[in-house]
Amino acid sequence: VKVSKEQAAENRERILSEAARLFRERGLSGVGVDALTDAAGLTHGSLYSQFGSKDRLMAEAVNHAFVSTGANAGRIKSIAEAIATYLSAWHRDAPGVGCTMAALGCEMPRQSKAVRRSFTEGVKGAVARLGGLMSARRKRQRENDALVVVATMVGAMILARAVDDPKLSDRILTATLARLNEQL
Amino acid sequence: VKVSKEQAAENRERILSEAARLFRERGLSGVGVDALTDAAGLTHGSLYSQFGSKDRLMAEAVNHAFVSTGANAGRIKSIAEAIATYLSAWHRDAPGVGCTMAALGCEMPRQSKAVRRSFTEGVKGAVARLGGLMSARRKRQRENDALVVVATMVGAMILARAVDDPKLSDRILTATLARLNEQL
DNA sequence: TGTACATCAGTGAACGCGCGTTCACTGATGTAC
DNA sequence: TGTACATCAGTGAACGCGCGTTCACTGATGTAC
Repeated sequence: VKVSKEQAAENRERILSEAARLFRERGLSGVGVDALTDAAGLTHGSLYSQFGSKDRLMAEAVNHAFVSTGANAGRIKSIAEAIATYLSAWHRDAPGVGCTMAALGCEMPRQSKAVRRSFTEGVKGAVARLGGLMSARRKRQRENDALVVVATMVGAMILARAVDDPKLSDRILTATLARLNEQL
Repeated sequence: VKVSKEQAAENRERILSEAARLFRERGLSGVGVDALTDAAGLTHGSLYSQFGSKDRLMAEAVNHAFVSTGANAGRIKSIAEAIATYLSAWHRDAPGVGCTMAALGCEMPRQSKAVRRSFTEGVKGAVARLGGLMSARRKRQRENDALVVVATMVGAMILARAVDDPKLSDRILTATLARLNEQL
């Protein structure tokens, strides 16, 4: 059942975007190849035609996740807007379309070189984008400021999602948001 | 091969401390029951005599991990000392004996109630301990300050371990350490 | 103190299941003439 | 434009493997007498 080149490219894109969502929702090791191809309306064999292995798909899906969230974040015009959007209950409750660092960060130390490289590039991109909104005079200082803000927001989001106590979860987000707003 | 009560209690403790280390090194889903009991010099069946299921062991091991790192952290006398110890290359490279939040945070949203409850109690304990070192006048403000510092350190540690670029990893730690020292 | 026996922590074979991957095959695409 | 055929994206059965869990059994512990 060969399909047209356009159809094949479309299938590839659909696998990637479903993978980017599923991996962020359930973790890299929490989603099997059947779940990935089922979500795209295909059978598991097609994954091997398109990507060769689950690991290669993971590397591309991590990149895809960073790119799609980065496209949304690109519209943001100030640091205040960036942190308010990031540290929201909406973002906490929608990991599948949210920050890749907060969703997959803890799994990275145990991933292949290819997957970690995609992730590292994504982190650099996010820091560069936020650095562009910073007010410090020197570029290096803006990057360092962005690095710390990113680390703070990622840590707060991970903890807000992790804890089993809704009040504590909300408090992590609001306290972090208030503190970052004070500083900037 | 029944063993004495003291021996059984010792075996239980050994499984727990090995589990607390292995889970932080390889993740909750990355360690099987055989690996857990092998590390304690027992067979997998003994895990079911002692804990009933892997999930119950996970809940106890998460608590054990928090308690053992909390005992070390209890000796720390100032915020400056706490953040310098936390944001060190040594801590980054020793996840098995390090912060439970940084090691397992991302996996928590998908865990059972029992595991998440252990984790949540651990987070509250860590925040309370750090809050005790804070200088704000009101208790609630000290807790909020501690919450943000914990989130910042956890996020920085997760990213420093995740990225595949040693220079960026070091920079995440040093920039975060410098910024937190400025603020406090 | 010595003997008989119930207890139960730990053993190891076996279970069903889902994992990532392989591979012979299918059949529409798209090219060569 | 029409026909013949090579290509290759996708199918689905099958693979070996490790997972968490069960269970009949072992045999030293620890208690009852």
